[in-house]
Amino acid sequence: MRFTIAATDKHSKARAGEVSTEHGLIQTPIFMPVGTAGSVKAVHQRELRDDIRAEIILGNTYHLFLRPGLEVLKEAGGLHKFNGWEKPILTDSGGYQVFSLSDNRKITEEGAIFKSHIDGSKHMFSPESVMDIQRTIGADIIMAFDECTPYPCTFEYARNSMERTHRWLERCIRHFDEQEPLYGYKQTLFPIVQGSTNRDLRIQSAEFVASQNREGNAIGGLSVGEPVEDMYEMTELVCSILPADKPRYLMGVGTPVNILEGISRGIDMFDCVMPTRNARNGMLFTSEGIINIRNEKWKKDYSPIDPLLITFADQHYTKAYLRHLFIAGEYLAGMIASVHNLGFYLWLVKESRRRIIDGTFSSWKDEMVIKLSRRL
RNA sequence: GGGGAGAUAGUCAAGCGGUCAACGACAACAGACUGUAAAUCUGUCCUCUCCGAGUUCGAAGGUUCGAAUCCUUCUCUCCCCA
Repeated sequence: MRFTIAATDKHSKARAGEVSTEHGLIQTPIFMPVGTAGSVKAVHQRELRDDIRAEIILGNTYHLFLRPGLEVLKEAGGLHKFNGWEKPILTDSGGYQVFSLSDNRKITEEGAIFKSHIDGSKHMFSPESVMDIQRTIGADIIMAFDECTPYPCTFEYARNSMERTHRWLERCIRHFDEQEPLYGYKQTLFPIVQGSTNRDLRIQSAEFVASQNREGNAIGGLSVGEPVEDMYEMTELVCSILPADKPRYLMGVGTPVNILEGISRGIDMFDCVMPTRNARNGMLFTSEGIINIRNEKWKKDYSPIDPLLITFADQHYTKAYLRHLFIAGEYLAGMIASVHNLGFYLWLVKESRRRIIDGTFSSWKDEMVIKLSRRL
């Protein structure tokens, strides 16, 4: 993997760059649609590639390990071959599931023991096994096994959790560097900064992560319920420590506004389930603001979903029709809304990139933050 | 014409003397969702409202301390036989 910076913004920490992988280039800042179980829910690969213009998507270690399982993934020749996505893939390590499945898991120094949400069976994830699984999935960028620290938590908890994540990171790196890729192309491992909302811990974690000297770095443990100001403060702080010549990935973020704020603080990569999950629940992110398309007020609104007409969904369907599909419980509703939302997210980061390069990012961003916060 | 069954809030549908403003489902309306246990979940849903109050269970009378629930008459609907 290589990272080059094409331009930096004069009035903020924003930068435009390019990540090159053996599955192709990623222009940053970028938003990565989440495809947990090997599928960006409700969206075809063709729409993802040609309409939404996604450059990289996510998969999840925990979900893919449980289903379809490593045997299938390996026989298929890795996730790219299995799901037909030929561009880069990033896999999350299951660290988020340590957080989100907290009732069904136990953390030990060795790793985490999960009770499968599918059949209740028990599985042990260790830093080493998670590296092996991600080798088998074959993602271009794989994530260290961490604990996404819950919020709120005590200082003690945050420190212990962070320190264990650091020890796990060293094991991840050692094990990863000892193994060869399975499918003939290189993979790279990103470490993850933790430390909750505590400045000292975040500094300590960012310095530790930076010292590992990997090809890219991630910030985890944010957007888990803390006030957005805290999220921005931690992002800014950590970005000031992580090396500038490597991509910075803010995990799990966020709303369109969160993304613009992240970009202006020096973040290059984002992922979030929000554009897809919320789409399936009737929430549309548009260039004019946020819409709950199920609301009665759209019943007779025959205008396009978004005046920017970014995707096929925007060009061919009206708000009234999409509302009808949602009210009627039609599958198409979630599909159209997902294409729109992802198309809008990708437009947002590409437009940010364009403006970082031509020098108009900051003023544009300020206007957009106001617009995008609106509830229509 | 004869015999039988039934009428409950937007719809379907429980209730069959007090704990009923009335189970439940659906519809409708609104909200939540941030490295996906989510095409999920939550709330409202007779009227006015903060607690609470006021009108309801086809209609009108009646019995009772008390009725959606019992009685009488009427209106309407459905089924069977002529």
